[in-house]
Amino acid sequence: MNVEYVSANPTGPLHVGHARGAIFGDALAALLEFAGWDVTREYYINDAGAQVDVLARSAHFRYQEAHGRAVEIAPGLYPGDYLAPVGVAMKAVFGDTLLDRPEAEWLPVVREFAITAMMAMIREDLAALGVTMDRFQSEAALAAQGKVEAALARLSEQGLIYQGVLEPPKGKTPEDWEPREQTLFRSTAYGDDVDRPVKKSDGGWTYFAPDIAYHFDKVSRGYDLLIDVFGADHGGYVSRMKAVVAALSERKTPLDVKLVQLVKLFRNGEPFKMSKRAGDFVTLRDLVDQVGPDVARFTMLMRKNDAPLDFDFAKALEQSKDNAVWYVQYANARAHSVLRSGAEAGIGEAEIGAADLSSLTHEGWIDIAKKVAEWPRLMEMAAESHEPHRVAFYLFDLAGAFHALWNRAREEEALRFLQAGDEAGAPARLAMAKAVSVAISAGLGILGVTPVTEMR
RNA sequence: GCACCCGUAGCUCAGCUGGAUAGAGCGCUGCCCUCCGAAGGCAGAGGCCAGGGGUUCGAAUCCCUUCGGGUGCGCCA
Repeated sequence: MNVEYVSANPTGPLHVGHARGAIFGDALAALLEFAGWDVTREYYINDAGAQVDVLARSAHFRYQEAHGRAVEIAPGLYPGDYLAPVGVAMKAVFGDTLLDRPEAEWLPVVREFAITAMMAMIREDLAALGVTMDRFQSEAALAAQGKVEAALARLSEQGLIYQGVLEPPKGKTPEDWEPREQTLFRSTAYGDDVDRPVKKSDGGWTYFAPDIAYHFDKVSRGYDLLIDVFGADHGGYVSRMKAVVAALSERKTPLDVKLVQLVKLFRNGEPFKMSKRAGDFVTLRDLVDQVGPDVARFTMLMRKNDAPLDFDFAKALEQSKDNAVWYVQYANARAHSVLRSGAEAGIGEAEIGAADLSSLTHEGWIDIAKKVAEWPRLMEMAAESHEPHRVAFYLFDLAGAFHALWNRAREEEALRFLQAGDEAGAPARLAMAKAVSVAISAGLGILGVTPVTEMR
């Protein structure tokens, strides 16, 4: 199967919204892999639209700047200073050969250079989060291979493409609305509300057209299941993408679209003030630098994908019960602590593996055993419903049960893992610690969070 | 106006796809501990599951509807 996520435009650094999509998609992919699927993690590069021309012009300004010219970035371009190194790099490669030339001459060259640089930066950002993609699919490459025309021809054969005029949207009719004939895709035949334009009135493709080609490409690769992870602002695209995949696969390839809601940033309960100046936003890298990949990942996975997320930087780093990441890590560290002590006392893997658990009749042991026993079923449900957050919540519950057992043992000697005078029962009790640790480690592994074995 | 998502404790959120007295964390109240296995522990109060209707032996969960919030809605990607 195929999971597509992030797919941010290659025009700048990834921000926190992208981070959530990346973390969600990555955890979902790992979860499905765990469930037995062969998963391709894919990133779709929008490197063919107008936005990459804007990128190229912005980069060309930085290129001039690298030549010592005092230039002012024109309005409408990307002002972020992340393009400055790109300008310097271009000077090193091209010298002054791209200066004072007509745009038509330098644009394709600068565009390709800048896109390559942006994608390198994006890969680094993703790597900082622990996210690695299997495949990067270029929109421009698909277009160059005539895939857009081919996909549209396919739909045309099915009688799903026609010339028509759309009704204006009710209620908020734009001032300049006038009926225009466009090339439309009959998505209503597959459950959409209205038919969708694939060509603009000037004859150029809409954004939808290359997306059709891209999904046709994915269908053609023979996946049993496609999953798209989109930002919530792409919610309006879900029904048309489902329609087009159904049409192109003769309803054989299911497409599940997961919408990831917005992230609101806080610090000590106060909303994070962001300057409105374009190009100034909280980047994925800022996030990782401040809280680390483990905290970023677990915190964002403690929320359903379709619910908005409040992310508090201060809380994320707190070491207490309100910090779920810390709490789960702590449980694992405690489990490993007793396992280490056991090993020192001569009770190792072999003894634990051969332990007879029937001696664990105390209610406290039964409780933790029940919780551990939920693990397989829970993982199965999480994978089936495409909801990695369930794993995170389960780990939090399991850690809670383990801490509760631990605390009870202060009063009740019988619930201690290592008891002076009852060495014979230690292997069985340590087996419970081992089971908790295995469940937590495997669960955290799927979420992409390092399972620590010691608190520092 | 239409579509999608959301509405569960004071706050932030879970709720195993229709099952028994609806859960957690924070906050609040009250005890205990602050020595041995960590950076505390235990208990309690607090819910018309937004409102209404329906399906069902049974609904927070499924359907319809109202209200409230978010996102999006041809020639932007």
